[in-house]
Amino acid sequence: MAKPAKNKAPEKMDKLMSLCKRRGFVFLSSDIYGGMSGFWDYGPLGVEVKNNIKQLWWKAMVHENDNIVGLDAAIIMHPRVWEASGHVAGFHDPMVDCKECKRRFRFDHISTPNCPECGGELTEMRQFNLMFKTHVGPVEDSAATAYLRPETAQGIYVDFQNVVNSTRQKVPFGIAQIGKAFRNEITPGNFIFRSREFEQMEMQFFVKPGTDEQWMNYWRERRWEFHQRLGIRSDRLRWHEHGPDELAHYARSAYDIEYRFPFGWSELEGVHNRTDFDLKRHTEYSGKDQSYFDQENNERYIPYIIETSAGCDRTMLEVLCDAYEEEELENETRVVMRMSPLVAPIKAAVFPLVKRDGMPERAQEIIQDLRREFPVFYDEGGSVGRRYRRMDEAGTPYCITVDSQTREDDTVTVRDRDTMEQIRVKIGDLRNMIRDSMLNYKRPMTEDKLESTYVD
RNA sequence: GCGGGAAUAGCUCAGUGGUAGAGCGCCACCUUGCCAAGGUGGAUGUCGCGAGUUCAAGUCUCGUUUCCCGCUCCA
Repeated sequence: MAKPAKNKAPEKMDKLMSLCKRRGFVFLSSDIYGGMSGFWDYGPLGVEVKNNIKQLWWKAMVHENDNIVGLDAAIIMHPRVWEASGHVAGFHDPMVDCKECKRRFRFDHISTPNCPECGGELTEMRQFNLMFKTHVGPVEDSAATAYLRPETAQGIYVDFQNVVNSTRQKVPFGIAQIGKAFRNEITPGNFIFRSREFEQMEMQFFVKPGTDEQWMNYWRERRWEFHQRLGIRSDRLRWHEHGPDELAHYARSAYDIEYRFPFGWSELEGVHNRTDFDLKRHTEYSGKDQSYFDQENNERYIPYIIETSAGCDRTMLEVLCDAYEEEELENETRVVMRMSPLVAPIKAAVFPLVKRDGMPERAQEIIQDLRREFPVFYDEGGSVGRRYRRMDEAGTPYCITVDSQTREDDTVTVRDRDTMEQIRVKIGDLRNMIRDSMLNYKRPMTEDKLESTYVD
């Protein structure tokens, strides 16, 4: 396999992908048939992490704000939605290839009949439609053509009036949604970073025109905090402001939160000021007025929309990349996933030190108690050191071991994933300890030897 | 879609025409008293798929599929 030599970053991705498969975080879709590029399955550990991320997001957006409500719209919507949104027109990219130097260009970006790079002959223009097409009903005629949504946002816009009428929410307020979206990307890649089926966590905040830039600042702060809550190293996060040439047709201003992945700085989520573009377009295309009437001030307007749009799979990759570390011990390399207990798939493991003297039974009692509140894991196989290592790779923050002293004073040892240090804890205090760790986790600032040579 | 690389056990890989391999992992039992690699035994493969050459193909040839990297694209 060709390995770029310029830095060690790809090596880290290879190792992370290998761990994800080995431990059951992420599998390539349809693996036994050779795989499907751009599609991924979340394994037993991965689905736990992903669910944790989604729950934390939902809590931070919907449950912690009186003025944000949830929604779960259908994946397949009326085809006219995508005409209104501009996707049917804008998602078709006419492309040409140069027959000489094999470069590809957007047809509407070149002005010469030949290749702008080498002057070579160009192929005929071809359409690339990045939306997945399907048919509704048994007859495959053009009238029944439908699309899998390429973004979740439109589901929120077209339900704007329904939410206003059913919830008594007043502008400013927001609608949040987590759901799958589909894009027929020309080139998926970088593991789960760019896939063809992915999940978005979006919140569309409706504001009075003129207040939009204030709300932009507000939501930028809130979204930045979210990544801190996930326990991500702040030196690997930054803002990227879209310049005038980067702004989408609908946007007035746009900022992305970027993470320094092993393959470089890349977008995690965007906070964009979409103006009144979307609701105006839906007014025009549906013929139904999408404006908002402010009864207190007796004025009518089309709200501006501040969008926070996060990739769930990208956030997952952020957590995994940030967690993965190799630590040199005396005779071995320890692989440890240092992720926040909030997102860890297993919060604690319980072991009998040895399989006798009633230790397995005692360990079972403890796990039955902890199970009522947390996902936990029991293991009695092999040496206790080996069991610790397995849990390091799964990202389990605590390993609880029953030993002979347990019978005397009802204490166990608790071994910390990050430091490998052990303390003795009363069995009755375990639940409090785990609960507390989820609120107050501090990631140790360690040096990542796999990224120390990274160059931008 | 174009160019390049690759495909052998769960993982990492060796195997240059002659019986399918190693390390790690996994399972069982023993050992183990707090940080992997101790002992004994065990399971696991149509060598991506299809043709061809050959007495004989994991190995050579052609085709094909898939993955990876790069190009292009990401409203």
